[in-house]
Amino acid sequence: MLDPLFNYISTRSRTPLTDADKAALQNAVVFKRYKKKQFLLQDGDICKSLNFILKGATRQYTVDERGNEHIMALSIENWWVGDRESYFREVPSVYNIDAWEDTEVLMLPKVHLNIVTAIPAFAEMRMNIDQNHSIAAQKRVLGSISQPAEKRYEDLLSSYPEFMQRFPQHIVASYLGITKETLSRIKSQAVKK
Amino acid sequence: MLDPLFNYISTRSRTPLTDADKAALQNAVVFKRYKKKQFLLQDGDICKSLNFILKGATRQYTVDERGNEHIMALSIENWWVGDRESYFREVPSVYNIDAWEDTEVLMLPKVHLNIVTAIPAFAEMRMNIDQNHSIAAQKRVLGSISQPAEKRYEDLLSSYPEFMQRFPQHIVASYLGITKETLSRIKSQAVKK
DNA sequence: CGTTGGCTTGAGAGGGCTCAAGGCCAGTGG
DNA sequence: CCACTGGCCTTGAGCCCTCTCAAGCCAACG
Repeated sequence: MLDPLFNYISTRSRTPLTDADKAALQNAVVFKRYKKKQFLLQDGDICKSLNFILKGATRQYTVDERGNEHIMALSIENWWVGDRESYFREVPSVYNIDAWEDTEVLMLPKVHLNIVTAIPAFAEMRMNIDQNHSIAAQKRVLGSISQPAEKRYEDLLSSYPEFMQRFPQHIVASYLGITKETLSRIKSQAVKK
Repeated sequence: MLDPLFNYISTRSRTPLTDADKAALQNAVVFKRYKKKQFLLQDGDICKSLNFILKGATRQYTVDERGNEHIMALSIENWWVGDRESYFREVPSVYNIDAWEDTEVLMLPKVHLNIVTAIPAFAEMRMNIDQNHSIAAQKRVLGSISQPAEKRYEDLLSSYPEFMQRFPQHIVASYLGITKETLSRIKSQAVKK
């Protein structure tokens, strides 16, 4: 059950996981299932866990005054999902996270965080993904201030082609910060070329 | 000389700095001056140091095919500046960093990184700012996909009012992802209200 | 006192948005 | 088995925000 997590950690840290580490992880995480459309987190709540996706797909988004959803993140297998700001600073989240497909996760409750941060390989992994996160976010910022919608779409296509398979177009459009109509037109123009 | 750095670390970690820690930092960092417009990093180079700004202001930006600058980050006193991706992964940077004012920094060369990561308070600070970085980047992404230019400008004004004092308008405009003309019009409309 | 850098203003163009309608499945219930 | 529905994608028309290009103003500075 935890093997995908063990693998994930191993590939992201030079320190190997000992059997004791694995046992500690076993005790720290909780297996959990979500049906499609079920919420992992609702805005206003404090995010009490980080979730490692074993199977399925989730979206993280805000809803503005006019009811429009703005997709902050899309996540699939072998991703950690949760609102890091809310989790670490214990402030109410501005995000909703829900399952887009039936999803299975390993939940790491904050109350168990100290168990796992004591594991060197886990700490190393965490530093790693923190870094990747902020680098990825920077790239997205750079794209949004310097590139037109079409280029951003192409970049997403080459970075995360799975997204186009697993999520409908209007979700991807929102992730890119454009409307579904615009994305549709971009795609039809791209085909002509 | 290093006092601002010591203070910075102290306010961002629960572990206090010992005298030995301070001595270690003393050995790890190098004081350096940059004149206005001088480069701390040029794109294509590998970023070999992180720089703690004691005095002055810097910009981090890319230049596109048409010669337009796109400002990724603006930094002033008590900020760490450098391209984290290039620094940690040792890949050529896509950014330029230059001094917008005459600037003094404490340079932390990568070859000395292991000295300081051994300092608990420093490691804690680093985790902290990594987190802040990725949270801030996320907010900027959210703004760019969900808010019009005017709102983003107002947010910047309330978050970092110093920026408007220290950097000319066309730099701030680029940071916001709009042209200087648009920012000028936004401001003049805001005054009318 | 000319030059340079920064800010503003205007006119026209364009990319993306909104609103609206229509088409295409896949699932569901009669 | 078929009609209906809901989710998704497309297309069109008009509009608005922002960009581009261009001109002019002002303050700082050598």
